[in-house]
Amino acid sequence: MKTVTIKDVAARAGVSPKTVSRVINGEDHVRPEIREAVQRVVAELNYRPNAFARSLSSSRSYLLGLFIDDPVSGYAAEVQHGALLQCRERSYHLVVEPVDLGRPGWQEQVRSSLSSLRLDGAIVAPPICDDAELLAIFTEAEVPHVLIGPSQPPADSGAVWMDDRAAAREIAAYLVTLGHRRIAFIQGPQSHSASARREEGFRAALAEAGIAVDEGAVRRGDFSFRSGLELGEVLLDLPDPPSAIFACNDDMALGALITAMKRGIAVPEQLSICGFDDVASSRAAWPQITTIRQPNAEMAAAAVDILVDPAFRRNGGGRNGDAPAFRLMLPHAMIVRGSTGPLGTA
Amino acid sequence: MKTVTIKDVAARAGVSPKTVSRVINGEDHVRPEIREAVQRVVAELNYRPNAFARSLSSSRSYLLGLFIDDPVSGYAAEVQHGALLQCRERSYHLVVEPVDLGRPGWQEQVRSSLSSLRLDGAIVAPPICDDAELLAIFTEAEVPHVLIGPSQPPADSGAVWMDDRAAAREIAAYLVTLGHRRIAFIQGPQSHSASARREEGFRAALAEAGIAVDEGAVRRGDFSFRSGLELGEVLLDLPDPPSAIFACNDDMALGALITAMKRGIAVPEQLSICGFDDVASSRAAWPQITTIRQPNAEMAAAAVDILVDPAFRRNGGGRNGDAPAFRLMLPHAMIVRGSTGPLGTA
DNA sequence: CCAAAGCTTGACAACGTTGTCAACATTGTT
DNA sequence: AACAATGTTGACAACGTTGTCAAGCTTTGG
Repeated sequence: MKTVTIKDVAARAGVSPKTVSRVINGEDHVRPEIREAVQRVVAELNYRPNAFARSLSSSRSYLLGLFIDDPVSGYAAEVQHGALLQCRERSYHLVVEPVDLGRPGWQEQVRSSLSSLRLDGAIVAPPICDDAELLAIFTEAEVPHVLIGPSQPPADSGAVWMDDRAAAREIAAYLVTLGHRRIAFIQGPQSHSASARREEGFRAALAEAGIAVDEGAVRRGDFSFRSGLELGEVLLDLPDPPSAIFACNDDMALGALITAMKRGIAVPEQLSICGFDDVASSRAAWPQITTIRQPNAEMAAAAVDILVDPAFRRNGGGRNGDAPAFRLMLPHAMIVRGSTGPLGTA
Repeated sequence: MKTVTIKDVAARAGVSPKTVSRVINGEDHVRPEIREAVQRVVAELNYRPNAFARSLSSSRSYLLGLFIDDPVSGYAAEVQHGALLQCRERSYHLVVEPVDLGRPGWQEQVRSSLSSLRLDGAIVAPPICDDAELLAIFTEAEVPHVLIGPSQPPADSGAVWMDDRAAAREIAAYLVTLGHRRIAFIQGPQSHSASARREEGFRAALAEAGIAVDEGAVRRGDFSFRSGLELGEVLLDLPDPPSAIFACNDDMALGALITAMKRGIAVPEQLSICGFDDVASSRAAWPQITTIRQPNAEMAAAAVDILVDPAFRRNGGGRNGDAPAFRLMLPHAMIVRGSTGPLGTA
């Protein structure tokens, strides 16, 4: 199958390749009748521009990178899907780059994908969006980048996030409304800045209700199901066990739920449990878990939009990242399901 | 940041660009001392070849596409991750292309990504690996492609799969061993050929044990959690309800499990449940679900290996796809967990 | 009706790499 | 020692597109 090039189209339409190029890229300065004629030939010959030639010539790659810690998680899947669809919408392509900050040589890997693929922009997911060394690589390579849920976005980065603190406060306040006073909190790993913000919200809600936080019932997990399982044991072994557990993410909430079930503790009659994230498995549990829906796909899509915005790209990648348009907060939603209920009179 | 090109390296090393090219690509015919000198300069200048220029010139893109139906599923995440890591290993990049056979115009989308990105190869995941129209597009564009778990791979496709039939037989036989005789089966959607193979295995196991399949206890779901939930209801409402349910995938098994719990039916004491896939949430349930582990990541990695194999690529993409080396079956494993147990004397 | 200003168009040279081929250097053979 | 075979190297022309710039139009305004 002989490949159709811009020259074939040009010859057939009786114009120069440059004119065809103008039509394809929707540029001005082409007479309407010529434009149409060219478009007709393009359709006829089934011409599709060669992305490589285009990139080589224009120094734009139409490629965005998604840099992410753990590409297997449900969270990653949602972010990726949101980014993917929006890229398609904008005629970009997406390359997923796993970054393991624990593995030596990751810097080289990142630099290599930046310069070898000439990415037009990068989306950086949590928790690595808070790694200064990683961000420095983007800055140095002058690659525009947008962070998802960062703790403190540098001036040259765009950012998209949700209000973790407010969301956590909301759900904790809901537990208080239900009558709970002894509320345990399972923290996420310290590397995730979102975990700290959620804890802040939790503490704020309790403070507002005049409830003292029992520091013995605040434990650190690592966002894994297993850690939820283990900390569930620890919390329920407490001399004065909590009537509600607020876990920093759904997987840990799920772990705590299973621990309760193993012990024959009824949820929510004897123990309320809530999570954060609204991953699929929080719905596939019984009871289903009360949680906060994060607009993951939407955040990713918004990140793509910022990256392709010429205004953001100017200045070699977001020196004006702190302009309001490139700092975007998206709304969350509390989803009340079966795992939380009024304090029983057990 | 001025970009370093092959010419810069050549100049600095006192050789021609072509020689540098040879060194980079590990070609023969370069004197060892020159090779080393060039390598030194490459490291010194931090030179990284421009992927676009390379592709344009060599008509190889070093890009593989992963064509997949539902990129958000846990299954997809595993496949993608396996492919991603192996691509990295082989210095390829991976582009994920969601294909929604239900949306009009998907053909154009696929053709466009093939010809615009000049993919070097495609990995096609189930269930779309069984769509003749899709495969015809790859063949027509002469893009080498490897199918994951296809029903009948065409001669010009590579294929990687597991023995769904044997695995299903194994797990069904295990239920029989536990004493179950009334075993319900929840089928997957007809579009997934794996579902049919699993059903075959199920029927074979029962036949071998001399047990007649109760056709009323064979119901079709759509692989979703919800359908498991609903069919669980249906099956447990049967006049003579089953003592075990074998669902064609974990999500449906999970649904059936939740249904049982809602009704206060003890699992596995009163009802055994098993699934297929070993997705993360099958472990995050209580009891954990007995299932078959599919080597998803491994199959994807194997697919990458086949695609980059020059022997496979010859002849414009796998006319020799039916050579044994490009037809690979990977082993599965039965994972017995808490959701199955001996037939109670209820 | 003419000059100035704006539009439309195409020639040509990049972009950074690799394929081809010819030149030259080395080794092996008789 | 002459010649063939083989190994090493670089010149040059692709690859398919877009940026630049200048030439030839057309319109506008006086």
